[in-house]
Amino acid sequence: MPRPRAGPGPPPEDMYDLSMDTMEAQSFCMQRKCLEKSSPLSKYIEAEHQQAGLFSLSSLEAITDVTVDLQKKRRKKCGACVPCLRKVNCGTCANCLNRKTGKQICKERKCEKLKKRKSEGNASEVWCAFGFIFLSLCNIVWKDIILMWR
DNA sequence: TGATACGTATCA
DNA sequence: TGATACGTATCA
Ligand SMILES: [Zn+2]
Ligand SMILES: [Zn+2]
Repeated sequence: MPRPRAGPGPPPEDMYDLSMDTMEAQSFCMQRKCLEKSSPLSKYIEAEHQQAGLFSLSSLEAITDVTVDLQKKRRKKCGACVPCLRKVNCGTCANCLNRKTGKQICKERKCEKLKKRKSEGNASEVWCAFGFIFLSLCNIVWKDIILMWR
């Protein structure tokens, strides 16, 4: 049994600035970052395992192909809405005037789809459930009112 | 809550 | 690589 070689040493202090409130939140944050395969933390762990002669996360992933990739994916503009079709910046909106530090697309060109928050908008099932509950309650109340007037 | 700043995903 | 601009922490 070969002895594992020494690792690359402790991770850099400033690898992550965890400025969240609770320990619980910090723990969750670390778990997430461990699962992001391109995060500095995952890269460090990968390097450590390789240098120590242990298994590689990449090969493990290649074999199992079940790694949950929590890498934050960016949404893309729809390319078809009015703002998307606009070709020139207005030059007068806050984003145009603050392009250097703001790093945002012109407000006149911001895709309608991307204006909505990611979780927002596709909750039709939830609203359907609320509607069902509401109508059920209305039905019960209505029956009670009918009974009272008998 | 909207405005702002900034890290960085994405693409050419 | 540099340019663009999405996502989000932070602030007021
Ligand atoms: Zn503009
Ligand atoms: Zn669009």
